[in-house]
Amino acid sequence: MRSSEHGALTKNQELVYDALTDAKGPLSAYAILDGLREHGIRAPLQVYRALDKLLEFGLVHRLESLNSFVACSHPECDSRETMVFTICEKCGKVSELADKAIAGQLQSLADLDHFALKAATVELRGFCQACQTASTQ
Amino acid sequence: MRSSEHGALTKNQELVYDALTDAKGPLSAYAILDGLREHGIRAPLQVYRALDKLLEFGLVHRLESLNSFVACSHPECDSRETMVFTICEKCGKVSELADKAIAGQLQSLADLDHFALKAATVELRGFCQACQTASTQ
DNA sequence: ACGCATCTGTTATACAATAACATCGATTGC
DNA sequence: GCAATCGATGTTATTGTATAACAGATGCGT
Ligand SMILES: [Zn+2]
Ligand SMILES: [Zn+2]
Ligand SMILES: [Zn+2]
Ligand SMILES: [Zn+2]
Repeated sequence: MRSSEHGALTKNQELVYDALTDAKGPLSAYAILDGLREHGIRAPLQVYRALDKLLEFGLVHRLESLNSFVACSHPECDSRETMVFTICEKCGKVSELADKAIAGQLQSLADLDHFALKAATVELRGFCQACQTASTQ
Repeated sequence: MRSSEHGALTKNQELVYDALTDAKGPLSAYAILDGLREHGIRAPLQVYRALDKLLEFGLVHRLESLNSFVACSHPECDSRETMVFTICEKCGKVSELADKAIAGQLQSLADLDHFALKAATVELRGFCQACQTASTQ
């Protein structure tokens, strides 16, 4: 049971987390809602509250440019760390990458600007390898 | 007249662009709408259509994590270039920074993943210099 | 004039997120 | 046991963000 892996996920938190891990791709809150109606989830708030906690636990990331959420695919991912997401504009595939160099560069840039950096959103748009070879576009 | 500066902005495009340049901060589409009702703008689509064009022209940037828009403060900013935005979570101040090193690092990371990079969203959250010195938090 | 593209105006709708309030259940302290 | 408390839940209503669909207007090249 997944809750034992992460301490104490509540029923709704686990439903939402399982929906995201099963999805193999980003899901909007309302897509999650639709997928869980048969499990007793009936209102957006039930999903958003669970997502808030999962984000807090670092089990889930929010993709700002898609208004969607993904399960963290980087088991050791410290939420404090800066993650980089690639988003394929053709097939929708999302990859989560960790890169210490970029995190450091962003910190340096923030320092130059005397900006106290708390969190960073880095989302790359383009075409994944499969979609490049599949077409000449 | 601003339209002469940028070729051929239409009336609505110029209204929206002027609203953003006057604002000295990010505005949501509906905030723009409210500010332009007296100028004949009555529906969200009028704003969104103008914003789409301004984004295409590179005159405006979208802040994904705020669902808001800012006029480009970087006159020579090539829209192809990767821009970095700092967003103060206390006062809302937004700064637009250009950093070739980060753009290069992101390109390298994309290359490693065989990802054809088209555009990058980089948004840093934290506290601006003024808000740091103003409080101990 | 005609075809075509672009911009425009309007209504209605879909999608995303939060507010407000009542309830339930487990835990703590007496 | 029992009140107090805290976190999670359920529900309704509302706000905020963005697009669909359709019609009309404008400009331009032929
Ligand atoms: Zn992660
Ligand atoms: Zn792809
Ligand atoms: Zn710019
Ligand atoms: Zn500030």
